[in-house]
Amino acid sequence: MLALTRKTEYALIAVCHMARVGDRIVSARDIADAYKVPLPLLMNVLKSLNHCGLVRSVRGARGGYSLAVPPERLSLATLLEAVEGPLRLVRCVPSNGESDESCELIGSCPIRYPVHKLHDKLRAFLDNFSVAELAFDDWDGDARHPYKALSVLVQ
Amino acid sequence: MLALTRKTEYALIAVCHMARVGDRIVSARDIADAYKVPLPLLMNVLKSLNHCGLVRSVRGARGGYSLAVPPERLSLATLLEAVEGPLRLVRCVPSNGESDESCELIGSCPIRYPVHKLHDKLRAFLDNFSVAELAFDDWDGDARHPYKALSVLVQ
DNA sequence: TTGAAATAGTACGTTTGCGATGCTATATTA
DNA sequence: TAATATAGCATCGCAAACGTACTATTTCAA
Repeated sequence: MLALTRKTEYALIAVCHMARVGDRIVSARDIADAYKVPLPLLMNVLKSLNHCGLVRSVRGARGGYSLAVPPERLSLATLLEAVEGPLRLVRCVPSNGESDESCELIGSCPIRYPVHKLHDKLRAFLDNFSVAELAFDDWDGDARHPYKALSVLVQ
Repeated sequence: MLALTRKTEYALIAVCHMARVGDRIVSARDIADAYKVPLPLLMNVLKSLNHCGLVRSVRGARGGYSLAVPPERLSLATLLEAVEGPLRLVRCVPSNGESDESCELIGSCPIRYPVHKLHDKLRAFLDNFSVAELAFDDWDGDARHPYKALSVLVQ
C-alpha cells in the first residue's frame, strides 16, 4: 500500500533518538518508556538493526545500543532495507541481485522499463534522505515543539 | 512494505496502454490479452478507475474504456489513490481530512514532524510523476524495445 | 427481436505477511 | 549471585491483499 510498516516507524523513532543523544548508550527500555513504544517490538527492531550493523549493541546490565553509523551517512533506504528487507516497488525489480521473480511477462511487459525508472527514482530519493535530516530538522523556530524541547534536554 | 500492489501494477499497465492508443476505446479483454493480465482482476481495477472518473466507460458490445484525463495531467498520486485508497506513508498522517487514527503519541511524538515532511516529499514526488512520463518515456533509442515497437503500431 | 459482448455492482473465499507475543540462552554489572 | 539487558528463535492471530463468482444492465449486430 506504499506505506511504512510499524517496524519502520519504531526504527525511525529509535534511530532518531540515538542520533540525538550521540554516542551515549541507550537501552531499548529507555526508548520504549520515552516514546510509549511497545518494548518487545522495539527490541525486535533493534535486533534487526544490530544484525545489519547499523547500531552497536552492548549486552548485560547497563547495556544498550548506539548508532554504528553517523546519522548523516545513514540513509532511509539503508534503514528501510534493514527492517523491511529488500526495497522493491514491484516484484519484477531484481533488488540487490536477488531473484527476479519474473512476472511471466518478462521481455514483453509494456511497463517494465518505465516502472523500473520509477523504482530507481524512488530509490534515489530514499538514498538521499538521511536520518540526520529527520533527527536534526529545523522546526521553523517553534520552540514549543516537542523535538525542540527534547533537543535541549539531550545535549 | 513500500511496494505497489498488483492492483496498481494492473492499473499502470492499463492506463499506459490507453494513453498510447489515445482516444480509441479499448476493452478490458483487449488489454488482458495483450499483456497477459488476469481479466477479472483487470476488470475490478478498471471499475475502480471509472468510479473515480479517471477513465470513461462505454457499456455494451464494442464497449470498453478510454482515458478521461489527458495522461500529462494524470499523476501517479491520483492513480494510486484511485486504486489503493488514501495515500498515507504512516498512520498518523491525516490524508485528505480523513480520520487521524492518532498513534496515542500525538503531541509528543518525536518523529511526527520530520516524518510528515518525508510524507509530503514523497507525495510531491508522486504528484509530479505523470502517466505520460511512464507511457511516452524515451527508450534511449533502442528500437528493439517492446514499447518502441508498440508505439509504432499504435499511431 | 434476440443473442452475444461488454461493463456495473457486489459479495465471498483464500492466502499471505504483518503485528504481536513468548521462551530460552548469553553476557555484563553491581 | 541476582538483576539487567541483549540474541535468537518460534509461534499465533488477524487484517489486508489477492483472487473468484454471480447477477444485473447496456449496447451492438445478425
